[in-house]
Amino acid sequence: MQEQYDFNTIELTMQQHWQDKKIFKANEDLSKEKFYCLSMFPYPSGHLHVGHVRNYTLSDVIARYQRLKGKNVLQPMGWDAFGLPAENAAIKHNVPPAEWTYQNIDLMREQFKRLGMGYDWSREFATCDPDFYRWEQWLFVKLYEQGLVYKKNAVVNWDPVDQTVLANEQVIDGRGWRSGALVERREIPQFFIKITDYADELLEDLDKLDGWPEQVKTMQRNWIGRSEGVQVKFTVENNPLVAEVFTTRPDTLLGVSYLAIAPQHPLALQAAEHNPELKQFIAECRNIEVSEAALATIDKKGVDTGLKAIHPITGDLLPIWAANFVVADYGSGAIMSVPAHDQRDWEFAEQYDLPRKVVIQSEPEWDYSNGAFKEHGSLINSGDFNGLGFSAAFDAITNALTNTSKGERKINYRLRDWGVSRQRYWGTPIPIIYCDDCGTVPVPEQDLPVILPEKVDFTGAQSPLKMMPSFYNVDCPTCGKAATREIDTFDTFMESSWYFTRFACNDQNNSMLDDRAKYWTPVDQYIGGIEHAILHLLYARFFFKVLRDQGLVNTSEPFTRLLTQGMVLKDGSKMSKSKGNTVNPKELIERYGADTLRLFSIFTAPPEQSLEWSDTGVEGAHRYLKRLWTFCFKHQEAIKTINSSERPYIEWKEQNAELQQFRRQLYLVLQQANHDMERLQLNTIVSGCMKLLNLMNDVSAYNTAHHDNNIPFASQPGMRLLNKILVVLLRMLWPIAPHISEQIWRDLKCEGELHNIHWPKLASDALAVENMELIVQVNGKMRAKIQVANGSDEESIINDVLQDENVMRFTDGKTVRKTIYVPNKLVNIVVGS
RNA sequence: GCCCGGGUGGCGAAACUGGUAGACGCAAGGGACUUAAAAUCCCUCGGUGGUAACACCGUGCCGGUUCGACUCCGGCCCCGGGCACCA
Repeated sequence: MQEQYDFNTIELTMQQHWQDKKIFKANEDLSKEKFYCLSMFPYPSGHLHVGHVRNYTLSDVIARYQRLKGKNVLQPMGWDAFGLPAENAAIKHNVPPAEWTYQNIDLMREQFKRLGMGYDWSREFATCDPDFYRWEQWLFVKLYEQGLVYKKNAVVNWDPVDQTVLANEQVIDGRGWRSGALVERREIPQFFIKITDYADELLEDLDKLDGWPEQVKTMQRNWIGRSEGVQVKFTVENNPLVAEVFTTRPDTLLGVSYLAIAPQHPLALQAAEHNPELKQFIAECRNIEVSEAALATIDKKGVDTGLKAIHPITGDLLPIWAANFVVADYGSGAIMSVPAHDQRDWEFAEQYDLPRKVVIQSEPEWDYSNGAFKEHGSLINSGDFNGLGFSAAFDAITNALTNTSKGERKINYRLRDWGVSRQRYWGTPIPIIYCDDCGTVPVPEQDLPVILPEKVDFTGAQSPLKMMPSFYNVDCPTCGKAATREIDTFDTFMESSWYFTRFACNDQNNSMLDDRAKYWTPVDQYIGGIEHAILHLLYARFFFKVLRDQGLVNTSEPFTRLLTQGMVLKDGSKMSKSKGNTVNPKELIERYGADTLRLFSIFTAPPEQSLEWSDTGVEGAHRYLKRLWTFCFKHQEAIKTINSSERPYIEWKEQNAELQQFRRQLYLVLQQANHDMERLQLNTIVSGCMKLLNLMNDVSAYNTAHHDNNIPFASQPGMRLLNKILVVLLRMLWPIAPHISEQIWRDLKCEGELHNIHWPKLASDALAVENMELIVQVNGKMRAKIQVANGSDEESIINDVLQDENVMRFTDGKTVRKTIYVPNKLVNIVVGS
């Protein structure tokens, strides 16, 4: 064994060794339980940053742990390679997006290898490989043929100066990020996939996801937003058009005092023809950016259209207002307003002095000058419906509407269909051809993939595909006439919605997936940022059900367990290139080694919390590894002495108490580590490893102190214990710091190779105790600790406690009113004066 | 604005199902070794009072439930994530 902890040599040697022995190559082996461990694949943005180190170390720790538990582990790596940053980099560095992307992939791959990640690299792919995205195109065509895809107009952010569509991220305070021009809403035709067809299943199956954080399931439930209500039809005075609204509160129907419609609603557009003020207002509303956050925070404004809706029950005439906060393409683009019982309606009514009609009884009398009364209650001012409670009123009013064909029960979802068209270059081409005669024609299977040209001049003004007749000029696959290709590409969420299934069979050229996907899916442990809690995870769940319905996988949920890891922060804010507070792992690896970095990122915070970067913390982690190395070096002869052939049998019960106590400490740490591994609280496993090194120091000091100073470790049991602690420690540490632990294992000639050894087993006899310590409280405050023999009964324990000196100081002169005994834990004496 | 989280020493954190608040580590202070420094090792380390034993206070703020609350409930403040074209 070397005296110096030469991490660089150790790590490179060990990585080479693993690679030579192909220990991370995953094979379909039906004799073993499989474990598919996956971190959300990275966007190849350039160098690795420490945020990546953390994310991918987490999954590597879990994968290696499962390996020690005897599972057949698959941990692959790939690249989420399409996206906006490549286009931006292309403009900035004047290099085609493909070239930039592949360079980054090469860089990041090397860095992952240097970190010792246990990936099966034979399964690697990038989503910009035609061999990958051709199957996405294939699936899209299948869905198109099955009626799960349709085209409709949808709004985008339009930059009128750059003449381009902007992502929400590219709109800053309502202006285009490059041109500074006020962004306009513009409607363009786009493809949609009917995720709403699966809304109920996506909602119901959340209940089966026991391995998901409650928080994520709640967010998804709210996002899907199932609600039961009534679709109500309001006819309009002297007008053939109608306004349809959805409400979950039909019981307040008699309290409706006006309707609010989207500025783009047909009624508003029609009324605007003769109303300059309204026309002006509709024009102004074009400058609201598309994002919902922007819409929700604008100043609420409206203009009276002059039109009157007819109340479906009373026949009253109600004003119709165009309002900037009503969304045109959500629901029917109109809402019924009940200012007395809905807060947003209340505010709008106050602002424009619109009438308010109270129809729900409040007790005590509600003060409507402060806001709306939102509770359920019995109806008043509602004619025949007076006195009915919420449910009865809901049913009665709904029936009245249904009987007159003015309304019907409806289940509504907040979830909208998934718009997948992007007016971008760097993405999967949408496999659609437009023919004057045949219309919209999907590209036939034998013509797939539609390959994205990679050698392009990229200026950023618009998609290079627009200027490439060689790309878009094609013959119609149906009639053979000249036709044109779709030049939009797919939303990059498409690739990330199914990539994890392709890792099972990335070499399959004849189909999207094969039976190996059925073997490996679902992913047993999925790991990724909480920022993906809704969109990515919902789309992936949806796609997995679609794949199931195509017969390509045979389960319904893609991710059995989910770990949402926190961000890496520095100086309290998220690390990012724009903030200039990134830390490059390359220098840290050179200075401290991969094991140190891995140990630090696991130890410093629990996986789900954000991790505050600390340079001194990294040094602390490094110091621990050095201490471990030095300890082993110093005591190598002693530890090695006890090898398999000459292990004497040791009856621990006959050893002295101190040694038994040390042994108990070892197994208490292991017991805790087992629990922590199951709940993935990995930081406390490192604490456990640290405790074990401290324990080895204690045992070593004990041995030296209790035996001839000239012959350290003269005690056989002491040496055995030391050896035992070390082999437990190395196995606990291997998933986290695999290089150093496996090197020590090797140097000390422990049995076999560490990567093939099983996770340590508990010795339950070590945990049994004759006496236990009880906490003694008086009135809930800790006042003493007492030792009682195992199996003592409550009465005798209480008697002992009441005679305890410390306890008597607090009970003296007072009456014992109650005693509480929690077996094996504590006694609480409740006293009063 | 809406939905979901988080807030514990100087710092990162621990406390498993309501039962010893601060494990493990970082920083700091003191000491040993050294000509010296670095490295390493040892000791102290929530606050206030006390020589000490010990006492009181203390988990963002206010209130509640309970024998007992970091943990459960109600209200508030601050910070973070998401809001459908960043990934």
